[in-house]
Amino acid sequence: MITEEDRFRDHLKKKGLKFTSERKLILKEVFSSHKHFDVEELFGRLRKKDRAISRATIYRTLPLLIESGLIREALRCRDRFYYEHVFGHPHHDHLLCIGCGKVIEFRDERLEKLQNEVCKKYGFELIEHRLGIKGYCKKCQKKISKST
Amino acid sequence: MITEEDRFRDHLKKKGLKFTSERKLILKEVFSSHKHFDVEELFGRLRKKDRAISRATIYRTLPLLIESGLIREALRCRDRFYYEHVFGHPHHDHLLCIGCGKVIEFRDERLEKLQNEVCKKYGFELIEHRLGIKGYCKKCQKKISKST
DNA sequence: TCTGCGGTTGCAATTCAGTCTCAATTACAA
DNA sequence: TTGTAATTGAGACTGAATTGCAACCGCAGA
Repeated sequence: MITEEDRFRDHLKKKGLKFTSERKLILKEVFSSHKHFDVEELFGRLRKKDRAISRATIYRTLPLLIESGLIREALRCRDRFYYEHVFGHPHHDHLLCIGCGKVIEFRDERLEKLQNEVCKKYGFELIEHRLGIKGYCKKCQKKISKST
Repeated sequence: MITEEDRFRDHLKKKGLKFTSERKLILKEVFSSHKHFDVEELFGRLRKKDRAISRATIYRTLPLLIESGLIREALRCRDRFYYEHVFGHPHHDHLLCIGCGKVIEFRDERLEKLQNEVCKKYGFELIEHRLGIKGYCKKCQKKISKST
């Protein structure tokens, strides 16, 4: 079974890059939880460990993880990118609640198919897509209707 | 017939804000072309007119145009927001070419419907959505196959 | 038309995420 | 073990976006 570390090592080797202890720690931390994360949060989590890692290194490592197909930019919200795992987690899209920030993941085969159709129609080669739906979750709808 | 200016004036009035000459010029410039634009470009275009307008004012005005439902952030690319008209232009999604930056707009009713279905399923109230598909346009596919 | 209030402007200073520089360090292949 | 090219962290830097402030001005009421 291939692990995320195998995958990362492979990618680095192919590019003639090194598997350093910093990259290993970042990889480990990224895959220690399945939640969406941003750079600041990751930096904070890493700082708490025995070995702090500089922001610069994190900013340099994330693109490598993306190239390796391990993570991707999932959504943008309040001017920040949030990343999520790709490795071991099937593709999905997001419902993002404007009220409470809650993120609901969903997958709909029909949407995927339709997107492929659209691309075919325009002779476009699909590399990746991102669908973000913003609105209000159930709870926040109730809150709003109460307050008015 | 309601013009974009009417709409903007209305919105400003509702918020107790003024319809200044600067805001008028920005509005006019924004609606002088249907292409996507970013702040720098808009600033450049305005600077060429008789009357230059500061970046700060542009940054302060764009949110007002968005609130008015006249424009929206359409896509983000190379760390910049690109805006597009909403007023007078039916909703659509984007194909963005990674190779040349070309943007193709498309609209697919079935996609819209499916999204509504998904929202219903999760009890989610849809406010807006953004679907961005990244890949390679026809031309760039040819370029790539030639160079390899 | 005139006046005054409060919103608005431009400028320059500031913020802040993200990038870059560079000297010291380290992975790794031979 | 060694040579070398990649990598690191710290802090300087960048550039988009925001803010504080004094001068300015739209506009409703007189």
